Amino acid sequence: MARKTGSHSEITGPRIRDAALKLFARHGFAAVSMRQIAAEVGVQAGALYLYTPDKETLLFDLLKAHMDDLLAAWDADDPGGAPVARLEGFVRFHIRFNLERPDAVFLSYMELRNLGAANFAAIEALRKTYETRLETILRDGQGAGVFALPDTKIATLAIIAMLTGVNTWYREGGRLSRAAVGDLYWDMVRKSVAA
Amino acid sequence: MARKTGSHSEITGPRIRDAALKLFARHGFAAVSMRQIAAEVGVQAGALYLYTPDKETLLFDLLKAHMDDLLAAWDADDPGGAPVARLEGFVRFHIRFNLERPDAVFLSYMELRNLGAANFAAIEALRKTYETRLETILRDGQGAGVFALPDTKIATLAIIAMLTGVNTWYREGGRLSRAAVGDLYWDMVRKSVAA
DNA sequence: AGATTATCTGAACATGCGTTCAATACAATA
DNA sequence: TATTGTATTGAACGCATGTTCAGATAATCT
Repeated sequence: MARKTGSHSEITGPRIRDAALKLFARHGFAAVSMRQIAAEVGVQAGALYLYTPDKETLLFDLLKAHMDDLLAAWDADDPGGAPVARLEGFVRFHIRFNLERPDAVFLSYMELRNLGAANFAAIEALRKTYETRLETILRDGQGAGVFALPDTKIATLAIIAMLTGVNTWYREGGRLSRAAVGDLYWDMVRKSVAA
Repeated sequence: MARKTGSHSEITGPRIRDAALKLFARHGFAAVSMRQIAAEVGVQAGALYLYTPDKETLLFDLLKAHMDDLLAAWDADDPGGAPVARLEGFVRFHIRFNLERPDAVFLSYMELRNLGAANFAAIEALRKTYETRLETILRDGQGAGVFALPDTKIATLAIIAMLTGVNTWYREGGRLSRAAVGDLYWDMVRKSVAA
């Protein structure tokens, strides 16, 4: 036995990344073996090496793709305009985007330590870029006198931590709709930065 | 060779827990071997089994001890009194306590997935108990009309996420002292719940 | 001093790991 | 239909894993 009927790299490639994302998020990078990923896809472990040079690169590619998605999605979603409206847009965007891909979000702040120095630095830079997007909004609002922030950098980190926390408790079909969650968090954020 | 001079369970026991805590936090539970922990202590792997029945229990004991510490420390620190003062006490306590033991904090919200169902439930119950401490303060303040919270439960989770986020960026000897961080976060929390 | 108990070693167990590679079967092209 | 290139298997590599245990030594007790 060798090549399987219907086999195609455009099919197997994504399936491997999907399986790896799901399993890494569920059990942790180190706890998941290449054989488990292969089994999930329905393939032998050796076949994975047609799609990734090694296990760490597989993780890195997932994290990199997630961060690229995040930045591109925000840049497309950014309403611009006045700082208050822009901040509201950011809050609702962040919650919505993160709730749509909980596994990737979980991975990208839990498994950074499994990356080598170079890969780690690359992901960190993207994360910092995203933080800067919010920081700029806060700084603009501070300059315009609509926000009162003793420390813009810390406010940035505090808001992102608060918003990302939604992923730890939100369950589909629970008491609150995604939109309702957006309302609640926007209410708190708006007040916390108010002049 | 067998028993070593100066050997004592009251010495080796804590050293094993310290080494395990440090290594688990640094590299992740699954990525750390019993032999690595033993080497850090200066002992052979077999000796660890005088102190723990297995690896998972070692992790559980660390998480359990941390949560017990947390609850006991807050109960001793709770200033009582008016909701606003109590909330301020909680904010400053949470930041201070967490910054004093970053490894344990990291572990207890990153490695829960490596626990079996029963152990997981035990830790979750303790976490919920801690959340209830804050929720009660918020509910009291809401009742007294000093806080305005559309959803007390969500506000609880949002505040805890925001405060716990400090551990992801704070570095000893950095720009801000711990007290200054407490001031900044109390400012944001105070405003976010204000009536 | 002698007996007992607590502490640790070192080797062993079966199992699983990430990764490589020759062989092979299917898909695409001509 | 023949040929070339792509996708995959399955076995193998050396090494690491969690855990057990008989044997050995140090500390403690009588």
